[in-house]
Amino acid sequence: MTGIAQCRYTWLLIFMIRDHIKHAIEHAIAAAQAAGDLPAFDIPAVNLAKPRPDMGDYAASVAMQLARAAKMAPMAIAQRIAKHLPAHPAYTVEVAAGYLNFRLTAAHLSAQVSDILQAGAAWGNINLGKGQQAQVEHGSANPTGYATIGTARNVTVGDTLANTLEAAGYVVHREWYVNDAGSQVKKFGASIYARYCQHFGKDEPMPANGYMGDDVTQTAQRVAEMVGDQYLNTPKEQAIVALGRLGIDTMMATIKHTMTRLNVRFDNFFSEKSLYSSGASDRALAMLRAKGLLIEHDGALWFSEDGSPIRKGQAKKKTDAEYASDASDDTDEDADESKTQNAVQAVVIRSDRVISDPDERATYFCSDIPYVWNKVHERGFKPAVYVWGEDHQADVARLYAATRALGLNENDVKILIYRFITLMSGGQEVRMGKRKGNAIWTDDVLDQAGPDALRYIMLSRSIDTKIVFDLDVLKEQNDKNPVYYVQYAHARICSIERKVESSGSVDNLKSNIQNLKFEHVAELNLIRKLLELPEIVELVATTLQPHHYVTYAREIAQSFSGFYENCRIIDAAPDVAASRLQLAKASRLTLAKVLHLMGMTAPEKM
RNA sequence: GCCCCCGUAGCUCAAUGGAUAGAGCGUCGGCCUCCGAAGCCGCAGGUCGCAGUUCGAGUCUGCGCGGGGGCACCA
Repeated sequence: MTGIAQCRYTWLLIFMIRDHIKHAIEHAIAAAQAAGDLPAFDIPAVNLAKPRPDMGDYAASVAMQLARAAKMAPMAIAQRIAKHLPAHPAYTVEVAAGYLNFRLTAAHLSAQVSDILQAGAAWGNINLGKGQQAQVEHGSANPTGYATIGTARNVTVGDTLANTLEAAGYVVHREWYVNDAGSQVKKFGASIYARYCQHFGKDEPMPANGYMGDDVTQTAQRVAEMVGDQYLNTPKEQAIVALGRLGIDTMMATIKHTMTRLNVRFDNFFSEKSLYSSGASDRALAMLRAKGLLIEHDGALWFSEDGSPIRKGQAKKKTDAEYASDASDDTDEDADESKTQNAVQAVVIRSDRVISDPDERATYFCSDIPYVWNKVHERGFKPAVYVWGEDHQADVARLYAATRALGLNENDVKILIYRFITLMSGGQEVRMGKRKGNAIWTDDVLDQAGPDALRYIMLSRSIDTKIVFDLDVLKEQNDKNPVYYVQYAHARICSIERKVESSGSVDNLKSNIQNLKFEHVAELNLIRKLLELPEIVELVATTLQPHHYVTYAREIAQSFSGFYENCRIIDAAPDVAASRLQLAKASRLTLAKVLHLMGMTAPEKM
């Protein structure tokens, strides 16, 4: 069992024990059928679950699933499958309550520790992506304000997923979509202009619904310091355009700095505007027009997924009461429109009538269409992952519809919706918003808590769960945050290793990472926990739910504590100490890997 | 009116349809002459309701109840 293959692909072998068991069960069922122990039926795909620890390491419930097809009791089926399972050095099999339970042997578990050590930084990597290009587009907040903690949640999720897809064998591209087109940008420019003038003592009122926040004021000041007062004498319209552009660049520079502090990096900042200037928008719309899915109606251009006409009453903003009455009005005339049943509601792409400014006639959806084409078809990202806040919830169905309409495979597009962060303020939950002036800047939180604690909070809940952010608690929480529990375990291992290094016994302990031997239940449980890493990477890569890491990281630290409390390293007999030191190192590698996947540091001292 | 998400312990959250639903915080009680006590051990405490599907439901389906978000010229 030695040789190059094992050295280079150890991580693959470790991961394969689970799949090996699956196949062994399928073969055993077939063998049982051939021997007449089981009747004929189609063999289903076998799934393995993680049972309670006292039941073993993997459990198959296939016997219960087969009870009906085989017309036999689950227990009897399980026993007959087990009868045809050949003995294997890596595991033992027990039948209990209709389950087939597989327990990895101490010898097998012991052997995996040296495999982990040999895999090193690559430990935990899997080959799910097979080198396919994937993209995670995240962040993408409007460049009209500093990064809020909402943005922090977005990029922490996105960055962690990008790390994960990389570990899962994809070539990953990280992108921020810059909304540098549209009316908000113009409004932002006007706000910058007003603050710029005020900075130089010239009286200039803020535009209606302008950006009133300090972040815009500070950005305007920075612009003023850069370019001086030269725009005071330029015509206002020109000055607004020029200062708006400078303002966006300055704001993006601030945001990029915040991202760096958060340990988030991007490969590209993609300009929304470029979709128009390059003609990509026109080309994508032409494809839809050729399919008859673009409709002129009421002075606007609409996307209608099935080409059906725009319904009466769709073209104006409604109140809740109007929606209610609308529904009852429409029932008669819509009864025959069966093909609209499954299509998404038509959506405006461009309006000539209501929006006066020609530059602002396109809606966001107008750029979403060429953008998805650009991602999936032109750049070949499969999947193209979107990370969106829940205010974009209604856009999900539309983008999928547009993807289908363009002839792309919608399975190549993965849109994630995370829930908002609300603020605890005076005992009340409040929704945060830049316009409301109660936004919390990521930089301020980083000043107080640091990137690791912030990322940990952002990852600690499923994206489907809102996060309630309490600034007062956060301030006190510095040393109580659960992230320190995980990092502490890592630092503690480093400390042990330092101690071993400085003691005289270092040669004995470090001599050999082969033939390690473990017997104590705390040792074996720790190894079991470490061996879950590739499966966790697979879980996060397939579900795109990064919070699983937080649970797993804590479990590793917990298992290590159990080992630490029960199994002394330095005082143990030399051969025992040698094995345990290597297990501690494997634990350190695994902890560090999970922390790095989450974008956090693995400190050697705290 | 319609669509999406959520409802699990006092609080904040976990749980690929599997066996006895797990953690943290908080409460209470223990553990440093011993590799880092930012730690460990213990006690107490829970699936919103009613049906259904399934060998098996916190998980899937339907209907309620409660909360959040959205429903076309705002990004």
